[in-house]
Amino acid sequence: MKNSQLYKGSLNTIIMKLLEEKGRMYGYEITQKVKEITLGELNITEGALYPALHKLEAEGLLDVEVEKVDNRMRKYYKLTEKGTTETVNRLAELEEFIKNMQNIVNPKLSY
Amino acid sequence: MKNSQLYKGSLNTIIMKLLEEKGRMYGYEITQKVKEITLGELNITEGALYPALHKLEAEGLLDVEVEKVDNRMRKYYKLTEKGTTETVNRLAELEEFIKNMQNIVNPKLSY
DNA sequence: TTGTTATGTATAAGAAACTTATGTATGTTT
DNA sequence: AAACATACATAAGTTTCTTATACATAACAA
Repeated sequence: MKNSQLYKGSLNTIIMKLLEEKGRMYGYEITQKVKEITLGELNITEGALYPALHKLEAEGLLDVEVEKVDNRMRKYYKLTEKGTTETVNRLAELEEFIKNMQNIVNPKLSY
Repeated sequence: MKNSQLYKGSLNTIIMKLLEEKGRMYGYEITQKVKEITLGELNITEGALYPALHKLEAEGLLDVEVEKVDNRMRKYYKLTEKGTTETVNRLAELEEFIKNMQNIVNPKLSY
């Protein structure tokens, strides 16, 4: 993860949301997808990504399938059942977080 | 700071934005204000808040004035000139961050 | 043909931001 | 008298990241 500190803590949610949408993805693919969506602003570093994927797997939220494509190894990740349930929760938290931050940046008159 | 990891990294921006708006605030006041704005969802812990304030002060972004009110000490913080400039940058980053996260949660058809 | 870039995964050392726990002190409410 | 609210502070530990390094294959450029 790079840039303005703000992204700290959001990596897991990003990974899980992308997997929910795409079905399955491999690590490098995730970094490229995020770069594309954020127009180059957010570059997930390998040092952040791979430990995060391993941890989510260890927690039983992701499953792995190893494949060889064009003579290169790929590890495809997908959400487990538990992971799918947890993703719903995390996305709800993310939406609340965004709302709260917007309320801080652009305060309502009632405060 | 408490809750869903997501708030990690946003504390400094929150502090600076509130100070920009209010002119000056003391630590405890900041925690109450944030609790109010987020409807109790975000509780900034003292262990996070006070070191953050001290660091922003050390970086020259905040100034302090100590006052005694009702026989209790208060340390009022306000933005320095440098802090005011920096706040503009951080708020721009925050808005970009929010946009990017929204694009991830609610993807555009073009992806 | 040699170096650079892209693809693909991995880990170790260190930094940064937090949580949790504790401490001090005063005022108010139960 | 005890609990809660106000008000500050710090130390120990955890989590999450950055930075650096490592290995391996393929494509492209000098």
